[in-house]
Amino acid sequence: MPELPEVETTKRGIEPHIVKKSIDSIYIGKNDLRIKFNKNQKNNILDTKILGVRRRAKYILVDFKNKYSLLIHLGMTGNLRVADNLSLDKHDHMAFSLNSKKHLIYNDVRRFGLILIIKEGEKIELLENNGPDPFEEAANYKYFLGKIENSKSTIKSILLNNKIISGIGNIYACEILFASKISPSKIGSSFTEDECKIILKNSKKILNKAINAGGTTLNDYLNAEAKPGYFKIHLNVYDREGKDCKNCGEKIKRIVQNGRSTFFCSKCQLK
DNA sequence: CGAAAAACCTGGCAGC
DNA sequence: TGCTGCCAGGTTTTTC
Repeated sequence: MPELPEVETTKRGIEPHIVKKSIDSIYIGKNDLRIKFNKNQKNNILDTKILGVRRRAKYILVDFKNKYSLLIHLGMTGNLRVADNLSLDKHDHMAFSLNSKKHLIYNDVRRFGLILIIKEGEKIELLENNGPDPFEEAANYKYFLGKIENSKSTIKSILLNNKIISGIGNIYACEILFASKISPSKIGSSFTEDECKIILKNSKKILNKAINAGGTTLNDYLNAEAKPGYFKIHLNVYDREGKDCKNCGEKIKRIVQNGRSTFFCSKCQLK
């Protein structure tokens, strides 16, 4: 589920409930997530003030006063919620009980996500594998062109490659290409400066729009049922196979690239 | 070496 | 009702 906007919305949603609080206890259920949570480390973050919450690529970092951090990734189906009581559902794998008497609960059906405890200064390869997200200054057209000018990969595959630009997933990759009127099969080495600029501009525009749409769900975040990573925004092509293109009326097509579905309009996305 | 495919895991849904 | 196969918003590991 979670691409950059959903992760950012989740980060903003939990932030006011956990900053300046501390964790009294941790419930650990099925801890064999993408990387196993090490139970022996949990004492490192108990009873320590939470100073802030950050997002890096699709990761959330919760920073503690003693220089430890919780590193959280939501994988494909993960979500975090703040609840008033500790009543756990199926697939609630971890729960952090706060000194405010509230609980931060991690649910993940497929367990592709992860939660780790890391220490400041520690080299974390998971994070270093990620390039800048589209909002970062480093993700400018010169950087992007340099990364793709010798690439034989399709632009769809390039947008999904977090080592180049992080934060974009399958839904927004499709939407960004539609907004840019660029074919998902266009090869990296064929891109011009202007086309790189268009891709980056639309990446920011579409991700921003999605974050703003997600922001409206923050009010009822406290509701245990609220799963802010799951909002639906207005989509032009994703999951619209066979439906009319909202721009030209042509039927939206679905193809498979690198094992992932790509939705696009063959008339609007000719380049 | 880069690029594509397979792997991790569970559940929903269409079709028979 | 149940079985089968396919699909799912991510990322790493393996294979070509």
